[in-house]
Amino acid sequence: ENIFDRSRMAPKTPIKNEPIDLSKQKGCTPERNPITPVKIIDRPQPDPWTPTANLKMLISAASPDMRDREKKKELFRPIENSEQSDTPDSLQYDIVDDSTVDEFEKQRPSRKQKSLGLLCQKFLARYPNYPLSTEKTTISLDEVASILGVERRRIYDIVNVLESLQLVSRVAKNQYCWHGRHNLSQTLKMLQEAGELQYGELMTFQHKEQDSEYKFGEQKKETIPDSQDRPLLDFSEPDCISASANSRKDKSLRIMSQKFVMLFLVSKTKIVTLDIAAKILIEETQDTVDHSKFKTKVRRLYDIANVLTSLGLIKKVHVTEERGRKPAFKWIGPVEFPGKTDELRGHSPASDPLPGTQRGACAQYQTCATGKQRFTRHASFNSAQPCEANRRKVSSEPNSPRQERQDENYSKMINLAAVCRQKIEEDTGNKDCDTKMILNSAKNSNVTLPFSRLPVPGDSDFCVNPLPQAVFPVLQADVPSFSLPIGISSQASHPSTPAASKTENGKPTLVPNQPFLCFPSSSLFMLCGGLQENNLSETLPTAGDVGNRSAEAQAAVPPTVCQKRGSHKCSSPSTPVDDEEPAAKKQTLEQRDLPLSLVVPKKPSESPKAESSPGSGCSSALHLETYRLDLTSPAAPEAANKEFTKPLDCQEQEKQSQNKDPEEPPPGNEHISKENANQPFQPQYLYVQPTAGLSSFNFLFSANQAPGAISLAANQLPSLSVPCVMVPSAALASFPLVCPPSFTSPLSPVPDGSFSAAASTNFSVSSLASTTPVFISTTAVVTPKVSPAPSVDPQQPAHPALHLSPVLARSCSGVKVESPMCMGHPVTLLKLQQPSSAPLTPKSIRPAHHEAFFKTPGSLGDPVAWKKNEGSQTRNASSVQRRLEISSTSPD
DNA sequence: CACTCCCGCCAATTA
DNA sequence: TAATTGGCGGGAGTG
Repeated sequence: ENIFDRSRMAPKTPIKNEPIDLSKQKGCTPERNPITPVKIIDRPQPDPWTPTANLKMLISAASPDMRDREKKKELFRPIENSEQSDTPDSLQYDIVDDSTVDEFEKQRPSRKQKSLGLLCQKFLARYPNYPLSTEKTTISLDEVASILGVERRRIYDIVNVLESLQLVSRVAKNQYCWHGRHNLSQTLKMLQEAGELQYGELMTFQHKEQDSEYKFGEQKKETIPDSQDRPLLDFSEPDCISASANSRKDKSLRIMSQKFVMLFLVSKTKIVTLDIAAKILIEETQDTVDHSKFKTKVRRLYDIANVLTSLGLIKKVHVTEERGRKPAFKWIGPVEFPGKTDELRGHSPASDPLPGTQRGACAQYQTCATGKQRFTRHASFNSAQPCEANRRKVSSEPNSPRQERQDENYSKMINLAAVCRQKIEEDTGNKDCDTKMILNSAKNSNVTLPFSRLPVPGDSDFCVNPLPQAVFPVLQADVPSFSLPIGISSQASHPSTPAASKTENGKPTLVPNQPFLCFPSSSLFMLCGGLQENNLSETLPTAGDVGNRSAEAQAAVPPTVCQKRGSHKCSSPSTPVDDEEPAAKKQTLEQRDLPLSLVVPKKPSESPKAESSPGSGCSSALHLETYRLDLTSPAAPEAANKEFTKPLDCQEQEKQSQNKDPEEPPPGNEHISKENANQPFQPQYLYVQPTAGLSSFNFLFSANQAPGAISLAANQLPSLSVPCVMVPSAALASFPLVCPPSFTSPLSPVPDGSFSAAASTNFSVSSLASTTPVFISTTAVVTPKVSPAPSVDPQQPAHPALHLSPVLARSCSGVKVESPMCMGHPVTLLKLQQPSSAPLTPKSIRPAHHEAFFKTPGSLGDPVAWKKNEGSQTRNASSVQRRLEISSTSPD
């Protein structure tokens, strides 16, 4: 409705100051009625008022701004529509959200509505994350600005950051070429490399700064270190600009953005506080270091951070250090890249899945290092890119300043990285940080994060593997506690996987092992124990890919794909999802974007197995496992199942829409990974907080449902059929933990997998319980090998262990949940597997962490808050709406 | 009050 | 010279 109004209004709108708007308005369309209600006095009267006054007035009038924008949008729609069609689901999603949001908020156009982050989301929504290589999308600044209803200046802010990550490239004067995330991983890799080059090792080893030669004092911002670091830079651009030019270019948002990203990539903790980043950046720039300058830098960082947040690469958190709590951002994007540093460094990463492209990239890196034009490499990239390169050329000749600029940047970046690293370490005190840092977001915070280390590549991997979603804002930190123990166990089983994956092996294995995943995504949490187990290893490589997509998708369930946008749903635990991840690879990505929709193909899943029987599904846990084993095809069956609840959070995911088809087997690597992924899923439960409407009930779903169930779901996005159990929240509370006993197949001797152990897992969650009940299923997981025996009982007895369990077991068939619910609220999904046979004693396991962890959901308090951080912002509110909308939209 | 960060002036670059 | 880019920082919105 609002929209209508707006449109109406628009036509008449007097004008905003901006001519642009007017022009746009022309369009119009409001077929809507001629109502024109309000019209508002509009801003018309420019009067003597101060701008502010006008603003206020406007606002009071009725969030005119928004309307205007909306109108504009509407007007332009035609154009956009065409484009949008292409856009992947995710986009649509976003869009939807926006509208919904607006409605809610229309009241006043709060500042948030104008935020760069939101604007960026809108912007991103217009383009597919993974555009087909063939299609190259060009972006007209003017057009976008008008469509989005903002001044062009703002678009520059966005574009500059995107350009730094090569999501777009400037083709010509008002034109940018959209590349999407295809190269994101490569770009990140490069950045990471650049960062590491200098000091990477240190980081890795965590040596401290000592090594570093640099001495930037971060503290001192003022110092002028540059020469050393910069060297690269400097010379790099022998030619031109550099010297003179630097001035402006160096400060460029683009460069800052790259540096900022580098900091994250180099950081062990993956958390960078604004002040540190600002200091580092300043140094680099190193001009005067006054306070004012610092402030300015911080402002810019916020700008960048907003964009990165919209991209799902970072999220806001707070770190508590000695000094107190500081605003910071945590990297939630892909952490490892196939080649990873080592490879990168010298050699091309043969290993990496991504073929040529990467290599090219690598090479480029090197170049970069040298300081030469790194970007050139685009050429090497896929077809898609070419455009970029070309354009660039077109617009500017080869040595155009711009390019150089970039080159320089790179070199600088590298330097920076080193510096950053140091600083970070220093400031935070490296590990200190880890330990010290607490994520406020989670109140739990106390938790320290054992995990903190996680960030290490390895860690990330593991995270990733299991769930694509990991992408989310996972808070490792939060979770940490329990994971550890468990994780370990998991590993045991498969040696290969675990550690291997991680680079770090040595250290924090824990992490790696960890079976869990935590999805911060607001409400949903998923924990996976030991998922990876086997396959993981492979994944690693993929991980990078994953990363790409990561962000979004993960959450989404791959299999479920369907849901995708529908989002509401969420991922299914089951394998498929995972697949995606792995699949992550770009290729898959592509598909995702668009198609993903629902494609469902899989759902039907071929599963030979018959997943048909739903019931079986339930038991599925076991089966699942088996499936995976057996099947490889895994996807099918399970895939469907899950569902999930992912709430809005999904958005992110959505974006990604992962889509990958589970089925696809495509590239080997991926497959593998997928498979791996699959495993993990299995028995999972979703816990839904009673939020909204359901106040009192909490739901648990077993992730694994019978395929059949799934199927249903698939069809209807909106509703999920989930086998689940509903538990009154209260009830949950009472449970300390629910762990399905190991599903393990009785039959199989699973050595490792003994879930039983898992069972033991009970954590005493009790403490937490109250608020946030959490379920953990041990997954039965797994042992992959173990039993293929499918049949084992369908129901795992295990469940019984819990009160719920019985229910669960059968539940499969039964309950359907509507997605809505899921969506809206935060759901926490935990899945634990116990992988290893190792019997963990329950107790041992349960460390305090657990509590924290568990709490998390609750503790988090409001999910919403979280979300915000993430940028998901709007979701919550509109969940319902969204749902509706989606359904409507998604009729497809 | 501190944190965010919108807004848009206006300079640097480009065309 | 005009237009495009984009640095920068005042100061407002939020919590």
